[in-house]
Amino acid sequence: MAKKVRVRFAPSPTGGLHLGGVRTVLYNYLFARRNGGDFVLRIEDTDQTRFVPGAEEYIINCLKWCGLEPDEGPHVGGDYGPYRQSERKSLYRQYADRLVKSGHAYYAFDRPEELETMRERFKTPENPTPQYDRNVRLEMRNSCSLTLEETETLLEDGVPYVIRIRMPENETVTFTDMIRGEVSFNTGLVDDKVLLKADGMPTYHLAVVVDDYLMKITHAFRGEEWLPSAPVHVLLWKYLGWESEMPQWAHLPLILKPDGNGKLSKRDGDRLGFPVFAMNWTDPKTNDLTTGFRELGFLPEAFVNLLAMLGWNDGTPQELFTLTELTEKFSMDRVHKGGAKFDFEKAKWFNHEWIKKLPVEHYRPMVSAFLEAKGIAVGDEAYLDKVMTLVKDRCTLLTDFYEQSKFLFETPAQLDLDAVKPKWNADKKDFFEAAANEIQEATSWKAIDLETSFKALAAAKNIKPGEVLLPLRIMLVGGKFGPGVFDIAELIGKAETVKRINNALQQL
RNA sequence: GCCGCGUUCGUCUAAGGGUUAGGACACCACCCUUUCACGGUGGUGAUACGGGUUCGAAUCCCGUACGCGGUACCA
Repeated sequence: MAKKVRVRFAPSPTGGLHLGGVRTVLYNYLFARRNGGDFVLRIEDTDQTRFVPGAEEYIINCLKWCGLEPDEGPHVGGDYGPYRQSERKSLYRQYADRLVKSGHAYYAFDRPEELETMRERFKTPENPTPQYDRNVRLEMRNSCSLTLEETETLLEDGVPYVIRIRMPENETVTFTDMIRGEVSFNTGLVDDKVLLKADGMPTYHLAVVVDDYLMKITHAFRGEEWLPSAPVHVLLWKYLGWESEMPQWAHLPLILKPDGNGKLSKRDGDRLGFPVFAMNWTDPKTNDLTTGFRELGFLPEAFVNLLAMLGWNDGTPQELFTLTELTEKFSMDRVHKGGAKFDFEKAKWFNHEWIKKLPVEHYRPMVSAFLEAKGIAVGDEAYLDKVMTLVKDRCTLLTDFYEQSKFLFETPAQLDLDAVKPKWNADKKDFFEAAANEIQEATSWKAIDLETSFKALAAAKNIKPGEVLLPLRIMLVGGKFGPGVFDIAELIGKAETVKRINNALQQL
């Protein structure tokens, strides 16, 4: 019987959740759902110096907003907890010790300054960044270069130390990546990574292996930036004697900045004017606010959809997918190898499509909140739904509903009279006065009937409908935009329509 | 520098030896619309380069270039 699929998303809580991070979550989630497996959230907070309060809660909220909720995690529990590495601290040491005993790791007593000296000493034009590896290992202060007695003395004296992996001289580590196929590294070219830090915390390299093992992770998906350290992890699985349980790896392509090259960063978002975080993030230290997709007016359905398509497709021309469809169709072997540049225009297109596609009730609360934040008295839901239905085709972001529907809630404060004045004359004034009266007496309040009688009146007054339609629009809307004028009149009602016409007449 | 991973229209991508290299975003034009959008139709536009293998290469192999990632007691 095949093992139950278990995957994890393992962020470090150092700030806002980035686009690439959410996509990693998505692919994990989809893979788990597709294969009837579990999706675990594990917080990798082993670097105490980079801990940011609130970041974990923020990440959990992002996942909730996206609808990508984990089956296990610090907030929901599970059989493999704790799910914060800081709370698992005591677990890791025994494995580091085991590696020392078996000779695959060693104690290193070098202080930061000594490491710096080493890097300076071995630095050459051909080797600008010397590594702590087999070439310098014996030149440093560690249990490889020291005698057993010296090492023991240092340990007994409480001299701070780290535990480093001893990378083999010249072996080839090969593993199969689900996206890239077979990948090989020569161990002689990889450095002796620190596994256990002086403060007793594991580094990522030890923690990821130990926790993936303990949590019975079967498939490990992460960003491509981890590929170079994969051989260290593969070796640790082997040295710890867990080789047969090593997860299958998949290193996801990076999401790149739209202009130039390189990984998409928060700074690029600021610079290019689009968000890179899922939701608003306020840095607790600086109080800097970084805008998120949610607050900008993105629908979670669209956000998830667009992220899914950044590096994956199902082989058909279909681009619009619900989360459910994605879970049915997702497969890791259709994930791309190459990175994808993020295109905000396309992102907005996805959102526009979702606004048109979803029933308005579905996102009414969000639109309602945006409108209220702008001071609009939204009124009852039935009316809001009619408004949204009328204008949604012209909204790309949920925040666009404000500009597109403001005049359906309030009398426009400013009228674009310049669009009317040049062709304004006594005949038109006369026409609109008559129109106001006729509208006042109207028995039907349907857009189609209004249009018919309005045009009939124009004909009776010998005026082309085209000459009074724009003025009417300006009177009701305030500007040259918006849905059909008679649809607008129908929505705002008879009294308001007459009021706006008379109001405009006074200004002309 | 070294190691690794990549490379199809401006962007996201399809095509897993045989297609006029297809679609989407963006852009342009036209149509629809007595507003602005939506929508519809059409258009511009790509296999990085050089060698192989093959009857035949975007596709397989090698090299080159370019890009990205890594090279921390950060993840």
